[in-house]
Amino acid sequence: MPRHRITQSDVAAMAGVSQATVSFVLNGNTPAGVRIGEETRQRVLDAIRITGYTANPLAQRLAGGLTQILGVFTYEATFPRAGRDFYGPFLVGIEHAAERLGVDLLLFTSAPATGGRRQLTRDGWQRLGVADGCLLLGQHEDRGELQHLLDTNYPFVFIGKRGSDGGRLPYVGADYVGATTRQVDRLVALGHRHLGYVGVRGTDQPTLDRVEGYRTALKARGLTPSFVESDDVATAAGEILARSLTAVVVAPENHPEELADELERRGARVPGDVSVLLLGQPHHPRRGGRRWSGFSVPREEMGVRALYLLSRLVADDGGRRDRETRRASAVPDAELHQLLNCPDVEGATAAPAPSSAGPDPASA
Amino acid sequence: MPRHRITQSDVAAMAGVSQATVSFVLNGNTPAGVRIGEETRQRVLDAIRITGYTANPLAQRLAGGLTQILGVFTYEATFPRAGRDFYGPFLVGIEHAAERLGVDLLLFTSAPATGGRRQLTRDGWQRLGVADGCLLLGQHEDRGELQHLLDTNYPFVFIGKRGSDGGRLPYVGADYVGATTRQVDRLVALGHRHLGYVGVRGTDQPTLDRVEGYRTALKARGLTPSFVESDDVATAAGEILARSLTAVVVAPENHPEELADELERRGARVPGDVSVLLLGQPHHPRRGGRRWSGFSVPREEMGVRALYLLSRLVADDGGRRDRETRRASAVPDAELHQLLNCPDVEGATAAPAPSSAGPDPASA
DNA sequence: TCAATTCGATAATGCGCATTATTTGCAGGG
DNA sequence: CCCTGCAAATAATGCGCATTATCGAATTGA
Repeated sequence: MPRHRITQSDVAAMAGVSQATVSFVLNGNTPAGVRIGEETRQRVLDAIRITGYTANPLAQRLAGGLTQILGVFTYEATFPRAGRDFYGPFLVGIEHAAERLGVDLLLFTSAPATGGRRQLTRDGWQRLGVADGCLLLGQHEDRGELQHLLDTNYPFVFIGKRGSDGGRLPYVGADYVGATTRQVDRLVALGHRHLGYVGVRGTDQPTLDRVEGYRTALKARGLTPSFVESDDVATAAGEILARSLTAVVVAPENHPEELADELERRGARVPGDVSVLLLGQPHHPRRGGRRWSGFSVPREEMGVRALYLLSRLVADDGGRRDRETRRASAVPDAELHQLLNCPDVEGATAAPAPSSAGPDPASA
Repeated sequence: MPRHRITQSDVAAMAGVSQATVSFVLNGNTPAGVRIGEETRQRVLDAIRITGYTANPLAQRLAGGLTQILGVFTYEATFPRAGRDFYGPFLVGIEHAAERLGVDLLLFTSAPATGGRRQLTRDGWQRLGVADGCLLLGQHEDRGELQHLLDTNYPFVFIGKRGSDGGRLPYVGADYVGATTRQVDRLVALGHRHLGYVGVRGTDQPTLDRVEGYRTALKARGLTPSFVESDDVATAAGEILARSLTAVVVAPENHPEELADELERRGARVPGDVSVLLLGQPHHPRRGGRRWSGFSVPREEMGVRALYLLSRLVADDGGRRDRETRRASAVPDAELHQLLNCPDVEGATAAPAPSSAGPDPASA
């Protein structure tokens, strides 16, 4: 038994055939009029079994094949040292899917993080090539980078909705719009008429979607939107009370925990006087902290779906060494853009409106 | 600008030199009497800068170089779908280290999990080759597999102490023996004289070490060990009370939460009547659960150290395409086997012994 | 002036595999 | 008897790079 890794040549020698023959047998297909006799085929298969040969993924890839490696690129540190582990849940799903698909995962941790934000530089881009395709996580969006990806026809899938580029970017996202709309509806059903939205108006997709959901839901109910945009918790709490809001929706990144504390410090009970619905999972769950009402983002499921989609794209596009031939994708458009439902969470921060005569007496 | 990835040949063409020259310039070294003129060198460097060329890691590796990819193999699912995320903290550290080292991480999720336990089969073993070296996490230990690793001189590092193989296996572990000893000392200092060890006697290293620490600490104090080995929480609680133990140490996998609940259900307050020290972090931290006293395993730090060590081993052994030449390792033995300290945790489950006259009146 | 160095750089090779082009052996047809 | 046709397999090539062997020109020494 050779000390070095067993190669096709080793197998070939044992079976008394050429390396090429082994390759053909392995891949099953015989592209150009090449035929392998059944007897020879068996001999090769036996040799493979005996030697325990397995293909070297690198060599395969270099020769135009697939590595069975899928990449994961995060624009922020994958496992943040301090603070909430944002990507963890996604990775749980991703790994689960990877296991079922029989692929390995490559985490692009080498990308230089400039100012806490990873760049998909030309350098990093080259490294992507090791993987057959890549998952992209995070908010950053560099037009140039994306264009490059599209140009080279490299398979990739975003985790998180992507509105830009005319919807040509494949993604698996969460339905923030719908979920936020439902939260407003829950509050209205509880008798609330003065509902606020707390949080700075970022331009990231989740925030845009939350705002849109909030706005349209209020409009549909004939209510007036009320945005509390202060970044400062104290100011925000003051605003809420000053405007006599009986309920607010707030995104996890806008310090809901501190906000609720501040409200109570000012004598407003949560949810007794002010209901607070959380538009996603809390970032920094405290020990013995509040059980938030609101909705949860199915991150794990998103991870699973995203990797499956990526796998399909790879199978569809990959394999062909000639990346130039961009044939019409066989993956239906509906699969290319998936929006997953965010299930409601029954917590302890939502209650009927204080001075209301019960649930929804006569909505306009 | 070519659509395909830029190769050394592209750079060479632009600089008006040969591909080999580019390679030499890139690697800096000129092994065998090869010299590159300063002017030419600059021309090549300029071409590299202009084209944004970066080496293809696969090709490098195939040609005997390094991929700058380090592998992570877990014997169990890396991100368990249900239950506590055991590997998470390690990965936080590993990723952090990877970032600093400028390497990518390859998660071997493709290994078939037979009965919830991943195998490092010949197949999987081949796939390791993509990475320059590999981190091994988990309890499983297959002599054959390990021998293979050693034989091929493939760089690897265990996370978690490894006692077998005459200490030839490089690892970064936690000092369970010392930490457990300290816990016993804490309890003794609180006046406890009847200290039990709760938990089934597994053969895994952490358990062996905990037991050893417990045993030697008691012996040093002239006290009698008392093992409560029942797997059943109710039985264990009964035993503790029947033996009049005033304190127990318990490993996280032995359901400390349920045990404490059961004790209190039987009228024994924790820690009023029975102190319970946890030998590690809780597996399933509950919302509003107990704040355990005991110690914590520095998983993150272990991850960091392990990857650094692996990186050193790779640098030391790697690079040389001739894996046969096993030269004396330049990595000192002290670094090859690291035991990290487990800091004590001040929680709320340790109290002075009930009928004791205070802290440690006259220890034998 | 011509061989002996030294300098500067290139051609050639192999890593392990997929794939294309080509060869070989052998039956049947004219 | 030679040529065509087909089955069966092999030789050859390239992927992108590291490395070894090799080569040409400029410089030196006597």
